[in-house]
Amino acid sequence: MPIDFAALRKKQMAENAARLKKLDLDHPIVPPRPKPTPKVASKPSRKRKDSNTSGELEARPAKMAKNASTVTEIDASVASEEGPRRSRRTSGRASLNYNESNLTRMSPRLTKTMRPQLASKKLSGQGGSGLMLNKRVHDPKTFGAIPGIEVGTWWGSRQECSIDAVHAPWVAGISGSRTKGANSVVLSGGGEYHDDLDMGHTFTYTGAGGRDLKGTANKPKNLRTAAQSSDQSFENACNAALLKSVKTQLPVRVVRGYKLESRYAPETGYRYDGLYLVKEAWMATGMNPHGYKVCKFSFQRIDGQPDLPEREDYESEEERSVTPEIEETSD
DNA sequence: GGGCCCGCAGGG
DNA sequence: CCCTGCGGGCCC
Repeated sequence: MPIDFAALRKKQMAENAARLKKLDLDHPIVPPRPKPTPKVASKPSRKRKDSNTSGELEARPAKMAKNASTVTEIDASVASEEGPRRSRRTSGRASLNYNESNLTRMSPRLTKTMRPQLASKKLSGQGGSGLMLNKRVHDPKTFGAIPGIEVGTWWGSRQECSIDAVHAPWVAGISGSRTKGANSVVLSGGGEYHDDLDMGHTFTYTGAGGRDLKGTANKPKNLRTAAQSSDQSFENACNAALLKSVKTQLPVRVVRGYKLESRYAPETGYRYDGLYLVKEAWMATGMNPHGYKVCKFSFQRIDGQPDLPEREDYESEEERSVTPEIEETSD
């Protein structure tokens, strides 16, 4: 008797939504932000470095963190035969335009047409700003903002983001250490994370591990990602780092990627969305065919940062399924 | 579209 | 040194 995978997903998403809602309730009252123009939707005709008039947000531990750092075990002994259904993705890489796009800063180091090998070479004799250099000038293990990187900064690839020290790993979604906590995460979607919710100022995130990075016949271990094949745990270094962040309440840099299914996802590339706190950590059943456990985390954005760009045209499948009323999503 | 291969940055 | 990890390019 195969478990209804859609039902499981719905259940998990309801759980995630409840977690995020709790964050909202715990959230201290903040003065409403003046919102003159809700724009930033379809036609990013120019650069988008507005609204950041005052200086960068300092890397400061939030002072309103009084939540108990709970790791709740959620028993879910469900298994399923079906895999998570892939929903159609509207984003794609269609309108990739490097000549004029919604960049806050255009980096000439990498373009989509350049090969990673070339990209890894240093551009000789480019001294100066550092932003033009193909090497890192800031420490990615910093907690909080990276100097010179504004909220909203956009990159075409994870490599560029790494060079700017916002998120060091090229592939991994979590960067940090188990002793000090997480420095940064990337929200990049993916089938295994298909129950995660993104409300913009809050979101849920699935941990790392539990994958068998086998590879192919000739080349074992040549894969960088793979389907879930075992339970995740907080022993995993990445997950441990996020768990540590729940305790430390140090800010975590958040980058959203184009593959994320969210109205807050960039249409292409990767965008720095500012600093968040990891508020909770718990275990849940993952959106994998066998119901392996995953580590889950809830994030909450620190106040006082520029508003997130929104894709108004985005139809959130997630939002619909967790909204009890509408429910006419017959397929 | 999927399969395969690749370089890389971290951490143990 | 080894292994992991929500990339990305290329080929089919």
